[in-house]
Amino acid sequence: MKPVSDDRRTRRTRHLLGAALVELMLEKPYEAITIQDILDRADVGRSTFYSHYTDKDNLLMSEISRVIHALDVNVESAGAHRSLLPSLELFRHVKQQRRLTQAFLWGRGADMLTRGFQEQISSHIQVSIRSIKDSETGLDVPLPLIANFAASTFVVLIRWWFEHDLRQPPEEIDALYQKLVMPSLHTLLRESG
Amino acid sequence: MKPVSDDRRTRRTRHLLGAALVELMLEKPYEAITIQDILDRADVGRSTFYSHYTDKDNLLMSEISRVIHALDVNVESAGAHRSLLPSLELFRHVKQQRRLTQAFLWGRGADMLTRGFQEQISSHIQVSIRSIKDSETGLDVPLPLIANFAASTFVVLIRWWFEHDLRQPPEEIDALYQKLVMPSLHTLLRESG
Amino acid sequence: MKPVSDDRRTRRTRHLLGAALVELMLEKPYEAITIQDILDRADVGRSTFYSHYTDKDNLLMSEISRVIHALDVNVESAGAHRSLLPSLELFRHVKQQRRLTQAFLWGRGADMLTRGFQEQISSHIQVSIRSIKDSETGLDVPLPLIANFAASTFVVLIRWWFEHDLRQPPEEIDALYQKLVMPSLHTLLRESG
Amino acid sequence: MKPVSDDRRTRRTRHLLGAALVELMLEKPYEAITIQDILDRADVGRSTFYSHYTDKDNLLMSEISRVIHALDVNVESAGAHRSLLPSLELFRHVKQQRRLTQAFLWGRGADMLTRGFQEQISSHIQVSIRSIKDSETGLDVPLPLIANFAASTFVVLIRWWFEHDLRQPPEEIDALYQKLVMPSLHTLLRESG
DNA sequence: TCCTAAGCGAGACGGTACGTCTTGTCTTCCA
DNA sequence: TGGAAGACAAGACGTACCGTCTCGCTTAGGA
Repeated sequence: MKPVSDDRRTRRTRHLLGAALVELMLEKPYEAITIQDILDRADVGRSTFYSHYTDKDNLLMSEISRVIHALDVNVESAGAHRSLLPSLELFRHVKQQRRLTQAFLWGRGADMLTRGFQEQISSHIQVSIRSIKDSETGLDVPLPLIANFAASTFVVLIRWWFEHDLRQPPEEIDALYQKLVMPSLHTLLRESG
Repeated sequence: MKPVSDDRRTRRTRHLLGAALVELMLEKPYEAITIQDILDRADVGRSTFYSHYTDKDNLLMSEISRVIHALDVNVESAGAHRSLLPSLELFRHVKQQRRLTQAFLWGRGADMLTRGFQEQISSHIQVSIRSIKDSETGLDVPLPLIANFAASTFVVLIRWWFEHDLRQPPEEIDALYQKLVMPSLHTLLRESG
Repeated sequence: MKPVSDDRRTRRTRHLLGAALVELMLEKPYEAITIQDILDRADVGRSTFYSHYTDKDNLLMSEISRVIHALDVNVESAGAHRSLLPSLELFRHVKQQRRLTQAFLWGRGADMLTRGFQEQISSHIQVSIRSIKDSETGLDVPLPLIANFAASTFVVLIRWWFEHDLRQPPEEIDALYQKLVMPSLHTLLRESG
Repeated sequence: MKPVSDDRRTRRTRHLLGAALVELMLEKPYEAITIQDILDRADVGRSTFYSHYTDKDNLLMSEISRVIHALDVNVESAGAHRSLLPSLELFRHVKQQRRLTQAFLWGRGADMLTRGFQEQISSHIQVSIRSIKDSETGLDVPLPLIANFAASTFVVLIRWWFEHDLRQPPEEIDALYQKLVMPSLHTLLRESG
């Protein structure tokens, strides 16, 4: 049933399916995409799909974690250590990958993407805070909550940006983000430091 | 086709359908609810449903705006004028209506609910700001963005609260909310004042 | 799920489906016919099919019993009472309806058709015998067995006839049938009479 | 692709597959048996199966002709020359191999088995007739038809017997068979002799 | 004894039909 | 005669098989 080995064929198939889904998400809303659409695009058999993924959602999740992971690597190399969050780099990335982001931004994908972001951002903020403070136990507000706060606001910004057709440069969006999120973050961290 | 009059029967039918949907949302996730489920629960014929609403989403939206409106009335009478946002009252309301909130909190409903909140919060903040500042044009950050920021954080808090089984009292949650959102809000409004 | 009423629409749908199946059986072997084929031909929705019949087999059975019943009526009016079995009339009918018979003769249908024949022939022979003998209890060979014997041989003849492209006239085939089956039948009935 | 040589391995594989099919036919109806079932039972790879047989039907046919051939040998040694058809021996064999017969008796197998029987019976009757008459050309009814008649009735008997749980001894069944088939056979052969 | 071609297992894959499910339309019936 | 009941077309879903295929492993039989 499920492919047990992880040989070339298996990877190829998964790649084809993922690519097909993303392509299609650029053409129509996620909910409107049929599994058959994906199969046709990927030139893959129905049963093969179900031997790799349980669901359309399952495939999406899998793709999102791929994207998130790729982003993660980029962020690391972009020097995430210098600030609490390399937001500017992320906004640039978002604009650069506008079509991909567009695809993930609405419908079912938004939720999953947000979750992924939050986990990533949470871990980054943790690292950042550890390099500033000795202990994170003295925080007034639970760290996961802070991470969700930052991530959720991040997504708010991206949404708003897209609703304005990405007219503003990333720097401007990042400035807005900083203005929204930094006063609170600094207060939270200073108070407890 | 569409019932034109707004007589007793019409209102009764709409009420039955709305109530049935809400009931069902307490039992299973919104996406899992079938129109047939609603019909069975409301004891209403299929064509009747479609003569009142175009969609399941349409019915949900209709119910949400009812809820939002009711909330709005409550908030007004609770003295929303004293702060930028009567968040404590809202958290109390949320806890009191925990099952209903629970139902709306995940899946498709979350999005719509958030949107509704944002509109309401946006208008409240506008009113609040007007009572503080002379003009809202001097703002560094567009007002809708601020509203989204506040609303989105609000939802983050509610989610986090529910994930911890509403163990904390509303006051504590509101304190967290204030800590997260107020420093930034004050800065934004002071700077531009 | 299942249509409860038996109104015009219901009957119309069943008729369309039955007709489509028979048409298709004239074009390709029964096993090769897809339910989708039937739906396309009948211009009926998939779910509608399954709300009337459980199966392709179920539909076939239903059609066969229709045919059998129609035959039954014909046979009655053809004066079945004069002989043990109005075989000549049946052979004529078979030749006349050659395409229909052809369709039912091979594959899955044969079995069901044979069963149907046997039941019909069995009841006819019972009636015939009762008009000859006083009691059927004195038979050396159980009556159902005799009926199966006659019916099975009948089908053998039809098969053989079709394999020779129906070249012989019905009278000749009936003569062969009589030669095969009558000596034994007469012996069986005389012995026990 | 296809094994060219007929070495030990090849024979072993074919035997395993045949045995697995028969075993499974004792457990569930032929149509319900999956090729995967056979592979699992025989512990043989999928491609190996298809390198030996084209089909499940193909394998069945192959097995049936094995059985028929074995029967043939038995019948020869049982003294088939003394009567037109050594039916009693066959009925005994059937009862002895009840489970095997059971397996072959319904569904797809019946057809093939019947065909096999008919060929065998046909050749036996031919031999028998040659020992009685000088020429077989004077027959009123074509010989293949007679063979089909006899074989078909034979299967009718077996079926009826199994439906009555093989309660009767083979002798009794054979007596019924003789009563059904012999009067006609004798008449046919006498008339033309 | 070695070596090489064949038989083989394992199982991924494309394809196709199935029976289920839900949606939104359309027809019939009834009050 | 207008609204409720529910039959219907449409079509996606996830499941089950099928027959093809590509791998390596093993295993005999000729050098």
